[in-house]
Amino acid sequence: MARTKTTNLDPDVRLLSALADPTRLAIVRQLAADRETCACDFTACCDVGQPTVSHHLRVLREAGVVTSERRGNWIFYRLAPDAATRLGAIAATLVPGGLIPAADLVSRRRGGATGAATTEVSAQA
Amino acid sequence: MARTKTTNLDPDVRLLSALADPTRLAIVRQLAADRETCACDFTACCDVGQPTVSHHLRVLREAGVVTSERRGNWIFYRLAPDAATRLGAIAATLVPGGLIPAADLVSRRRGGATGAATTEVSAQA
DNA sequence: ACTGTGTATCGATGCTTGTCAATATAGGCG
DNA sequence: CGCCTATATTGACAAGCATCGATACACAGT
Repeated sequence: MARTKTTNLDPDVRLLSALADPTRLAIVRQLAADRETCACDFTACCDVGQPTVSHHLRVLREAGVVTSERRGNWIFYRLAPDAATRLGAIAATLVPGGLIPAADLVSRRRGGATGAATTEVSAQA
Repeated sequence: MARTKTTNLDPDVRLLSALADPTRLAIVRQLAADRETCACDFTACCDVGQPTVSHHLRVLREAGVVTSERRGNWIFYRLAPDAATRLGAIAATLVPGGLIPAADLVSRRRGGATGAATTEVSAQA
């Protein structure tokens, strides 16, 4: 026992666990920046081997964070459209006061290119 | 090497890792519901021993998710005000299209009075 | 059909981490 | 001051999991 096993638990934990890894978060950020990335390119942005990338992509896929599409010999990955929404819902869940200005949740990011990569939010609450 | 170690990495991973555990998420949810909870009460809501609760509370505290306040013999915990904001910022980061209707991020739970929520981000680079 | 490239799977390994039992520390109360 | 309750810390242990090397599978050219 012990450890309650991250799998087969409520989907929130699964989503958070899927993102709570430096390599996977790097993959996700890469996808947020380029919107569509070939699997082979992830071996570059994260400094891990190809099997490891494949493993993480599987984890992300099974958590519903990314979707894959085979095109010829290459497989392209993109972020699942509802991934951000689901994570935002969790964020909304842990608002202490009971409400959060939605603008803060979404803060920054505006049509512009790769500007939003670093997150950091100035917070204010 | 290998494993890149979850600690001492970018704060996003730390935040996500802190939340990506069933026990800790249960603690956080309890705090979101009651807004202030005595440490002794967590042993009830999550079915783990007292040292384990103490350990998880420490993890959450070090990740900036909760704050503690001693009151007599008891120690009360609450959610850090910016925890939801930070998580929301991460959520905003992985929006594929580059923008998301803010209402979707907040949807589910405490839907009332989202007046400011409907503003959906708008302008600001 | 064969070869070559890209991706997934398998097996093994070591670090991380969640859990508990026992103990220590802090503070209130008689 | 001594006891009691509440919380934190320590040490130990087991289970996950991220990683890699080797290998298998899928598809495209030639």
